[in-house]
Amino acid sequence: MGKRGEDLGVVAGLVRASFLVNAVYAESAREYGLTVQQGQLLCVLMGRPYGMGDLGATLGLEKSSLTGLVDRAVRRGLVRREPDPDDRRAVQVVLTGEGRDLAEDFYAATCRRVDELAAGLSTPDRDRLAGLLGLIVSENEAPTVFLDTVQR
Amino acid sequence: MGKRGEDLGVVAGLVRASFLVNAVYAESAREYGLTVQQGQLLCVLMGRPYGMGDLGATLGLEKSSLTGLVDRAVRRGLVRREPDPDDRRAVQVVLTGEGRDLAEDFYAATCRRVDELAAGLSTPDRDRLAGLLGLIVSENEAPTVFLDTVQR
DNA sequence: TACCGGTAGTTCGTGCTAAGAACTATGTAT
DNA sequence: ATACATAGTTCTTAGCACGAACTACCGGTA
Repeated sequence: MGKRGEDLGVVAGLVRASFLVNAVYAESAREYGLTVQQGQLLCVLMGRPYGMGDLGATLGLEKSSLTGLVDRAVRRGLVRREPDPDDRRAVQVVLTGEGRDLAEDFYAATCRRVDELAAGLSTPDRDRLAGLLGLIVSENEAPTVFLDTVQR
Repeated sequence: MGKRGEDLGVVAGLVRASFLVNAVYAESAREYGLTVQQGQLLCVLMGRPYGMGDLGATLGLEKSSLTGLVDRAVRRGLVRREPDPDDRRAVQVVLTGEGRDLAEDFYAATCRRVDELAAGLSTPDRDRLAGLLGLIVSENEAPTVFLDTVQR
């Protein structure tokens, strides 16, 4: 734990790196006229449609918070609520065409920016970092808030 | 870039790990009756007092956003605005005693929780991860939003 | 001294975020 | 048929973030 010079512990490293990622994410969202939360919503929905419940669990939001987020995304034409054929109470939130296009652009821009954060690392270091973060992500069952590769 | 199985690229790893850290940070803040932003404010001020300008630069906020954040922190008795002796326009934002106590508790709890995220890693892996994140943090000049070691 | 452009912060108005509690409508088990 | 659970929405309250306009003060210069 005792560190000298520029060295950081894992904890401070994780927190500060997150801060960087958040900033980059916010900048990217802003570039596309989105809020961070809207950007996250789009990225999640790029994978597949979600019901409100699953969506809340994935994003870590209460259902009451989600209604408004989805409302605003609907108002902007990014997302649609479709009735669930198997359950008349439930709803599937789906990207519209416009929403998908924007999501893909935003996703790509964000990837580029986050990638630049790691620009100073050598290729083997990048691989090592990816492996270690992958461990953390899977051990803690991080939800799929950001796809690894874009699949259409 | 082509990945198989559970492997993640650096980008997705960074984004999802950040999501985990954010969640943990939020949970920790909530435990202490703070918002995430208030928690961040306290953590920054643990290091030293800041003027509004520097504080905004460090937190990545516009000055107009900061006024309210500091106002609410003042209202909760966590923080004080002190006149800058050298510049009568300027203000120094300082932790109150209560604010410092809460900051330290919150900081410790957050450290514990973030540390648990990395609990699955071996000691050498933790060191490697710390080193790689440290590189990213210093290459991108991440502001001191989270101290490495607590200094009083 | 008087003026002037720049800087430090605040105020105000708008829209977004997040939560809990209360509610509607539908599903499910007994 | 009753009763409980689940999926979402509504409403209220508090906080967050921004830009534009504003006040007060600083520094330099005529």
